[in-house]
Amino acid sequence: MTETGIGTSRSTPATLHDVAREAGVSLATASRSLNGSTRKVNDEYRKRVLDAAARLDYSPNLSAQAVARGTTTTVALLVADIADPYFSSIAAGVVAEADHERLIVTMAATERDPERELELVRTLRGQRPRVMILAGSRPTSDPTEGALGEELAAYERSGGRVVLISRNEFDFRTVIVENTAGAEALARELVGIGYRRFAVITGGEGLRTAADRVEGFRAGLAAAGGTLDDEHVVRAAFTRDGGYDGMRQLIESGLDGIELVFAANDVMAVGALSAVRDAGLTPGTDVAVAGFDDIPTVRDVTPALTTVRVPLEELGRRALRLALGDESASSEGAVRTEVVLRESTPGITR
Amino acid sequence: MTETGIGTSRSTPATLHDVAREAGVSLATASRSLNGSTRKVNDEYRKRVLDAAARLDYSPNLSAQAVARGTTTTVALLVADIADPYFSSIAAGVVAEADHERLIVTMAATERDPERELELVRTLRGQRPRVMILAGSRPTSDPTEGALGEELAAYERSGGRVVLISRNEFDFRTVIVENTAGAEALARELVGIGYRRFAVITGGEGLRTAADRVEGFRAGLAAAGGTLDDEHVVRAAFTRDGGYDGMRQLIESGLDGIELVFAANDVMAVGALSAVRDAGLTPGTDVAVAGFDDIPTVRDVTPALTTVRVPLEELGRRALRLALGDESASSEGAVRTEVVLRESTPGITR
DNA sequence: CTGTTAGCGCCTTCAA
DNA sequence: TTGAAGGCGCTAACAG
Repeated sequence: MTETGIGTSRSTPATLHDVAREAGVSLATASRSLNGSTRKVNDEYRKRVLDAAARLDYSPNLSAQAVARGTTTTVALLVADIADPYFSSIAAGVVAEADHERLIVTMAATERDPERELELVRTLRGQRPRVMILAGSRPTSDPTEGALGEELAAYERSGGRVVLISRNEFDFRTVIVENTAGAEALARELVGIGYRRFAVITGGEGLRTAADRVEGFRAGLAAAGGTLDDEHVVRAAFTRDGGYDGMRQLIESGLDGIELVFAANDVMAVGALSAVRDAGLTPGTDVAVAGFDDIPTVRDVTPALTTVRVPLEELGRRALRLALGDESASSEGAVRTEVVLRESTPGITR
Repeated sequence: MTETGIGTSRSTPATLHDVAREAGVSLATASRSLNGSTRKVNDEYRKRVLDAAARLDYSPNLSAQAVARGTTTTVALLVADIADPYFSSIAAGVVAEADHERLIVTMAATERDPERELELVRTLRGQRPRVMILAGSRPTSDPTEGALGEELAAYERSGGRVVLISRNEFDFRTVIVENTAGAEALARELVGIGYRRFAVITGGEGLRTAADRVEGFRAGLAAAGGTLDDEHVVRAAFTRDGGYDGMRQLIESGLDGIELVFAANDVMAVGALSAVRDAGLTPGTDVAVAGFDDIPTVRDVTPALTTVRVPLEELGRRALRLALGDESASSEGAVRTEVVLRESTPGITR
């Protein structure tokens, strides 16, 4: 009954030992035929081992391999919020590239809580991942800032590779996104099509990505001749609801002649569009809206959203390649962005 | 120079052995103070160990623990496409619940390729995850169907727990979604507000989820008095672009008196809305559209989409709880859905 | 309560 | 080429 090895109800996975015995060879030979880098096994033996493995439904224990080899095939990915299209697109890129390299991805969500992030990094470190990728910036002035840096540094000292995506807080390898330049280009184009009076909805205090985008936008306006009063810069959560609230605030303040509202990311911009509509106004016509990222959904909202395209999946891919020491990934410089004008900013004829 | 243990540039992580030596205690004591379940360590020793660990920046090697304990703290999650809001929402739920249970999630994407899925299950099995969660159904008639089932069965025999989300192909624990009932209720309500002539955009041949929804919709129409001709059921990819193409086909065929198009999921429905608009028609007015899932973005498209709400994050949470043997999760029955009428189906007065 | 000592499953010298 | 044996980092009896 236990003879066949198929469908038996053993409750513990077959071990390499079992396979070796079943094949009538030594543990070493079994190991070599199943994994060994340089093939140096008699074909006859090899076949016997492979057969035995199939018969016993053998699956190599990755943990054991990791312990023995002193290295894993794991990549750790930390994002703020998995359901956010910005992060899920990045994650898709990381996973795709990891799969390509036959690596396994473990994923965790910080939920934008710095302490949580630190805790997660600590836990994930235990996995001895080859690479650790962090996406989603945290407040610049944060008490746990130093601790995180220390933790990551320690991880690197012990052989790991840290890669940050679009956050320039630390001194680690980073996939840099042209946040400032992209926003500046957007501002110029918007002024170019007639807009003059702007407002901005940005993220919480000190969010680097948001700050860079706003700064770039400001610079662009300054150069091209648009105006952005300080009281027209509102802070809100870096989420869809944050964008909604921010826009509602602006509208409640009377809009004050504002022609276009720039939200620091698309998720917020989409929320802003809905706020405009819920206020009985027509987005695009009564007030124009622009975002940043070009997440998939923005071409399906109405009016389609003007934004700055960031190749999100590519960001994820690049992050992993960078961590793995891919020459090209590091030499490519900042990730290019591109202004995409759509119907949410139809332009103004003056 | 190496004395302090801080910031030294050793290239290999501190081991429990190092900590024990540094603290002047035995390996076992170190292990017990750092991890041991039942606290049975002299406070003095305990403190010394903790200090030493901190000084050496010790991080327990999870692989080694897994080997020694014979069990991991890993959960494996397989989805079709991480960037798809349906799956990323589910993933967010799984990750949240896993975090709650102090479990680590490894994630992979099948990209809707059955062979890939099989391959991934094989690889992931090597991790000896406590749980394996599969979301996203595959074609019902698939050559690798049997192999997948065998692989999963083998995994369960060796102590793992498989949970399927909304796919009733196999005989494993499953988080069942009221796909049929939900679609049926939707159909009834739509007929209730005046619609009579329907069309459907569904997924590829044999996709279970899609098939169930269409079937339910049909049943609802039959009961309430709506009509759905076979030539008005179009198949397309289960994606945004699929929905777009499907709707375009319908429009090109002249719409033929169709008043409302039901897309088998929201992502497709959103694409369909854009197709309507691109054809110069007004969704909601010229042709109504309804979807299924209630992904976050559908309340921000215009007109806001009528759909059947599925608590996606909850699906992920339930899946994990079910796998972990949570009583309540298994006794709760199918996950409830709820029809949500919005502006994309304003109703018809006859 | 603490330390000693086998393993856990696998890899990898080292001889044969 | 093959096999025997030690070791990877950690846990869990088992004595003391």
